[in-house]
Amino acid sequence: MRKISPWTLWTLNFQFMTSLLADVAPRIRALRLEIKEFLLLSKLDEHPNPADLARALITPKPSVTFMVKRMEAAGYLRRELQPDDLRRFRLTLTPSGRRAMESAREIFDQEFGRRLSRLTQAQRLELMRIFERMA
Amino acid sequence: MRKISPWTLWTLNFQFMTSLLADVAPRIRALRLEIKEFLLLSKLDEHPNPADLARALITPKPSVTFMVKRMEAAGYLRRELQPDDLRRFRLTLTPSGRRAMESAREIFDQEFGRRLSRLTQAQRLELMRIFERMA
DNA sequence: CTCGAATAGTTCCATCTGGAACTAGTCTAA
DNA sequence: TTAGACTAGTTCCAGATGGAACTATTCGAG
Repeated sequence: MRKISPWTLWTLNFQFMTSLLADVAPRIRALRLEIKEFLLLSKLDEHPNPADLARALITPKPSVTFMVKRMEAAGYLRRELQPDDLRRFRLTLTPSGRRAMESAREIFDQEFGRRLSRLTQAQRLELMRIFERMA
Repeated sequence: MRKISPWTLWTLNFQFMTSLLADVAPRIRALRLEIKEFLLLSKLDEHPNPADLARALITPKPSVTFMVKRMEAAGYLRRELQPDDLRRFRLTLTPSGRRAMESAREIFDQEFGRRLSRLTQAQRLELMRIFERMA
């Protein structure tokens, strides 16, 4: 069997993710969201403070501050001081924020689904197993 | 088998790539390379002109111009006008550029290899086929 | 040939990014 | 209690990013 270097695999995966992102970006932008802003919104329920989000998204804190400001200005989230810890802000999606986030997720679902459909059923199963094992 | 939505799968993969990049970045930087600069160098043999690189890396042309300038200043590549098409520059790795690029690739190999260690060789081959098909 | 379209690469510049340092609030150990 | 360490979030700012428009060169239809 042919030897496969991790580097080759990594490159393929990176290529794949990059081209998917490039295809999806204009449609996400039509929702007045940048990709990273969408990712932020999608994690908001699970990670409601900025510092928490920064860790979850592996993103510097100042970038989170900046995105949160823009998302608040866009009316996509609310920001309230957390009474039991005055250093913290608790962020919550507004209804329009949730709608935008869910539309964006559907776009990803579609576009990734379209690519998954090029695989055989067996390959899809294998991919799921592989990700489950690596995650 | 548990049902996994394309979005879930995408998220897992994105998380995985992001955390791998975060782990690898400081070691790449120690070689005086940014991740994207390394990716550029790694494609240079195959795509020797800037415009070509921009397409291969799915990156805007001005960004490529900028990275090429820095890599040339660092002594990692040479830039020569291509005599048969005076619009084009032909880029070539210098020996030190190749050395840096190969060291960086080894770092990726190590780090990604460590994460892939739970997969069988057959699964790795399958994963490669899958990415080739989806990219 | 020749002129309009296409392509390579650059420049311009408004916007984004992220490391470092800062302020303010909380926790901990004596 | 309280000093010191730690954490949340912000500000600052040098540098990166990338869309639009530009110049120079090549291509290609007639």
